[in-house]
Amino acid sequence: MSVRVRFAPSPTGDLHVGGARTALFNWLFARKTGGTFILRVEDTDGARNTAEASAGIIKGLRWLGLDWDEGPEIGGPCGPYFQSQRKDIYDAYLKRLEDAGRVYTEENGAVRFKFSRTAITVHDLVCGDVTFAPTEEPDMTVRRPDGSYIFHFVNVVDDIEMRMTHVFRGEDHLSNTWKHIDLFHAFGATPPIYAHIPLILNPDGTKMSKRDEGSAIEHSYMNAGYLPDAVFNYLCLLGWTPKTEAEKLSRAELTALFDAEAIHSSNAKFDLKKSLWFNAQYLRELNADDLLRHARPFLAARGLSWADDAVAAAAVHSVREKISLLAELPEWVHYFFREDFPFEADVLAKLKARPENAGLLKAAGESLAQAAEWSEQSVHDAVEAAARTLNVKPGAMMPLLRFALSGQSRGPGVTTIAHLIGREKTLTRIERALGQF
RNA sequence: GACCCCUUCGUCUAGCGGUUAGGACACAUCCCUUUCACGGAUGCGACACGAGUUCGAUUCUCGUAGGGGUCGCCA
Repeated sequence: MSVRVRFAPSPTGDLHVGGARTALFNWLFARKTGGTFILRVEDTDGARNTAEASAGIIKGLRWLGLDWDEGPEIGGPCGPYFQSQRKDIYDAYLKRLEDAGRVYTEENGAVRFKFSRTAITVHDLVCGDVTFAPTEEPDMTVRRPDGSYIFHFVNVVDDIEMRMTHVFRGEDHLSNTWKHIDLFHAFGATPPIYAHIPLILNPDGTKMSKRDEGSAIEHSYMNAGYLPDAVFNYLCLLGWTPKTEAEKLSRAELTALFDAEAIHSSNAKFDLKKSLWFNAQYLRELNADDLLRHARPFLAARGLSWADDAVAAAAVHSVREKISLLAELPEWVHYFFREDFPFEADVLAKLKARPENAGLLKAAGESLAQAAEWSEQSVHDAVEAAARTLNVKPGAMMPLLRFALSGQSRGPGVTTIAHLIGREKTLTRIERALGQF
């Protein structure tokens, strides 16, 4: 029987890292086994679910590159894939329970499922066999007085209807799984194979919730300038190890290596620094054009624009090894795009402390003005010549030029900056900087 | 409170009876260097505790402690 797995989010808010990783593991398992990955939106609680949240979750999944074979936007043989549209199916299933005498209605109209009250064992791919003693909990409500259904009921009904073979979900569901199995049995159905995956915790060990740093996919990752591949890679390694030398692995490698039984049973803490490291790794291997494509919205957000894509691409590419997030890009490249960039005060003060600096900068400018051509090499040669004439090291001039051309004390090579902005702007900027001394 | 899961460097983890307990991130130092970075090298740093099994426990069993989860007409 071919594998069928699903990600079943409740659209009560943004896609959360925990949910994203649950989706990721399901996706990995489906792709690895050649199975089917289904997206099902569990929006049975009209009071809490919103269409915006639903759209946001879909947007987040797409951004991560998790495509589904059945579900919203593409349909499939087991639709509809929004539980809010499946009431008839649930009514029919409830009828079966009624016929079997397994439910009863409360005074106010709520319907409860009679637990079998037998010992129930969950055979879990991650946790092993977990046996729950006959319960003493009150019977479980499956339908509200208003006719809408409760999670446990619709979740099981849909897993039967959609013929799920495996269920990868957060470990927070483990303690309730016996209820689901009880329901499967009541329907005369065979439960899927469960795999309860560990939770992602905050650095302090508390449960990660919507407000916590690094929890919301759109806010903490998409908008911060992470690359989807980096997040995909990092999240995979939280709760599972491919046992390879390298940790930076492509989707194809991760998919091939994925092993459900190797998923850990202990929770993992989210490590911001490591997630940034992963992103930096992916960022620096992007070519200039791809980097610019990803950088566009971040540069635009800071009001930076340009006429020549090639120069802009070269500019962002020149600082690719200095950033961890795309959102950091503007502060590293803004001076490539404008002539009125600010001179950083502390850097200026430091440079002015040496009275000879103004003369050195002026000499460098004059030498640059006479360069025969304009390449990184010729810029370098011109500075070197000027330095030699004044009997100083080129290293004494470079910081001055860097400051003149960028207003900063850090950045790509001075020759790279000069080459990219061209001779005219280089000379103008030197003049402007000289005015500061 | 009851029940369930978990416990190796600060963090992610390798380990599946005998290892100098390995790697990655972070951190520190050094090297490289026109800056900031990258990169390279080195260092710091862990088996929660107590019993038991065993010739021998990080590894198996039990207990304790700690952490997490579940006990909804939320999902």
